[in-house]
Amino acid sequence: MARKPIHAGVGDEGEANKERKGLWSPEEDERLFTQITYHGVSTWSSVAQLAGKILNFELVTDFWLRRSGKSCRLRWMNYLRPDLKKEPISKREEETIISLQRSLGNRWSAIAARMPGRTDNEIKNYWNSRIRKRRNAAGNKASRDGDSSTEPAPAEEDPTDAAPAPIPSRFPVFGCQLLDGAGGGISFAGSGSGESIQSTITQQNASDESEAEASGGGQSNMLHFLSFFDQDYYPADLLVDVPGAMDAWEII
DNA sequence: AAGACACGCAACCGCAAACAA
DNA sequence: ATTGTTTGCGGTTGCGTGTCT
Repeated sequence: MARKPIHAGVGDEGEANKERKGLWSPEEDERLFTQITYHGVSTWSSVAQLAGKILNFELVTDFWLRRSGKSCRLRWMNYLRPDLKKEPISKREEETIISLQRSLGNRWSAIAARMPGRTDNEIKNYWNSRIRKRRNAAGNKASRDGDSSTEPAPAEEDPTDAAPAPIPSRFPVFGCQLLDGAGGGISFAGSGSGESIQSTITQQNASDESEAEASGGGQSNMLHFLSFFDQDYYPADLLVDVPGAMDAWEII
């Protein structure tokens, strides 16, 4: 199987109607994240189409995310989802994986379902790269020693015990700026773990609701602007206008 | 310093199940 | 009941990076 090694850019006119493959660029991540955060998922194929660039109150459809729905789903599930744990798998989790694999077999999605914040892909990769190897090594050693047992070897030192969990280098770092129509607003920046983003938005939402109630309790006409941008790639003053952004509050 | 090698992980593919028309 | 579409899953590939020689 041949996979293109390069970042799949966005807005590449030469490849205008081709479906993109390969690594996701931060810009694509931003669009997908924003799309799903605002509008949720009806079907994954529609997510890919709707995640166009939103600019100056217009949906610029020639910047559609040219990804398959399948690819969007995979990216969201394995990487962008806010509830994902970003720290390395701990010793305790490794024991859980071993135990669940023993009872469930290679049903990685079933195993992942029992491990909040972990994805099937992550668990599968972990199993294939470390545990299976360790078991094989233990098996080989046992056979050399005349012992046919293939029980997993006890885990060696756990790197996660020693060092604080690093943020994966490839994970996009999002910033967010929220402004109201009167020019006031808040902004924050953080890693794309999503938790910080979500909690901040939720807090703002709560205060927003109370403000709305205080001013009559009806639908506020106040304009809100919300943007997620990758601080490594975009200038901090990039601002994306989101028509109907108030709807997004209902999602979170 | 540079090439070889090993490893981790993101993302692809094919297939099957679920669902809609 | 049939057909087409979408989603979800597991296996696999190959790039990027760190380590070794």
